[in-house]
Amino acid sequence: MDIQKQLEIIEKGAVEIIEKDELVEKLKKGKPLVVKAGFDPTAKDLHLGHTVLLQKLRDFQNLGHEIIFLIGDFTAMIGDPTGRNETRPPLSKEEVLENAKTYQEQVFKILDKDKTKILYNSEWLSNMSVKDIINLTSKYTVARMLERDDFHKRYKEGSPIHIHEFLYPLFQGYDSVVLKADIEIGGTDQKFNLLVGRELQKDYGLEKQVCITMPLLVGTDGVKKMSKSYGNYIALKDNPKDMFGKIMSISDELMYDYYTLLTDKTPQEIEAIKSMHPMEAKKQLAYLIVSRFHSEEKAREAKEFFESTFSQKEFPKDAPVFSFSQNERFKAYELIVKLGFAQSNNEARRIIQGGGLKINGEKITDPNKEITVEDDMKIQVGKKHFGIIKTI
RNA sequence: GGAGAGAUAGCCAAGCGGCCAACGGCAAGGGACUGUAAAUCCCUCGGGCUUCGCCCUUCGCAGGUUCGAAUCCUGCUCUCUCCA
Repeated sequence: MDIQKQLEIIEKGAVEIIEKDELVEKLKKGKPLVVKAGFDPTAKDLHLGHTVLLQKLRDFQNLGHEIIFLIGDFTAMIGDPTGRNETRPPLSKEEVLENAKTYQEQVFKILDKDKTKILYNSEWLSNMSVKDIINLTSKYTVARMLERDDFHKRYKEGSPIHIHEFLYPLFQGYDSVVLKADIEIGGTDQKFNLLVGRELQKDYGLEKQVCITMPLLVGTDGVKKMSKSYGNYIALKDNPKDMFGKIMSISDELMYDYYTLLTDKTPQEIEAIKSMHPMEAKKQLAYLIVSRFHSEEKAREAKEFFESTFSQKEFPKDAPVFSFSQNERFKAYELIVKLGFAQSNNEARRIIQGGGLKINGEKITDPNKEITVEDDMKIQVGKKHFGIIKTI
């Protein structure tokens, strides 16, 4: 494929390419380039935010380049300080490995398994000697570290910055040295870390990598970037109904960003979507995303579920079933705690008093009301929790 | 090593002897409305209960002074700033 065409694909959606000229030079060689992106296995699930990067990797893959999906199992134990106003709690080896495993199962929803190299950075980092580390740290200065916005802010605010956090960017950069990466892709918040990689490569006598930054996807709260630690994420392994529902819960405003970053709609098409009814547009978005990560069929089901349950307020046919022995009696609040729809009795009481409990479609507002379970009893708590009672 | 400042519920952040289970904001939950699990509005948001009220446990940790402490004192732990 000619270079101009490749560039076009590479640039799509990217925020910044440092340096574009160098990228052109690299492409001119006509050899597959080593493209690296690192992921910290800090949570069990990959989420839609990750897919923005993964998609870009996929683009490179389609162009015939060599993709390295780097699992930062070692660096995860340090904790990336990026964008943080506090130190991350370190993860144990076991947690990291467990998380890494589930990552692998999920990335191939986007990447081509046969063309992806998965590596763990503990492979080389855990074998570094103190001497190697000192050598590495001698290549960077404190002042330069403090240039970084988040460090700078924390330093100015008087928040703690631990020495090991300074090591994070260095290790990430060192990964690029070891892998002789031609290109590293990361979110815009990774810019500093990516650039450190470039400098280190130079110091180690290698060709500098090109850094490509991708926009950050905003999470379901509409404010912060989608992240495991903020709890505002939509996981790839969310079941279709939840995924659909969560997408419907993002603000109308945000949905166009999602269209841009998560679908293959062109800017022109998105303009057209803006004139659609927002609810319809959002349903279409949810449908597109769910079918991508599950299937069209699941997406259709999720859509139907959403419409019947939330728009028409019908009781879902496939609500989870809870078994009880006949004639068991509970107070209303006990029952919903028992079903796991409330964390504590007090919370259950609050929900009931607020009008959040319906049994067989009838609102119950007395938390102490005695309920005798019956076969086929339909329980609804809030908008989202449903259960059917079966008696044995 | 010395001198100051600080640690408050999921987060941010007030309070500085009783009116404090602790102002306010965010997040979250419930309700109303609707165009959706959008937006907006209302309510709730430590636990327990025989719930228009009562009981228990919380304000870094451990003690102490007081009829009474998140608020005062002592020690400890951690963080920050300045000096060396």
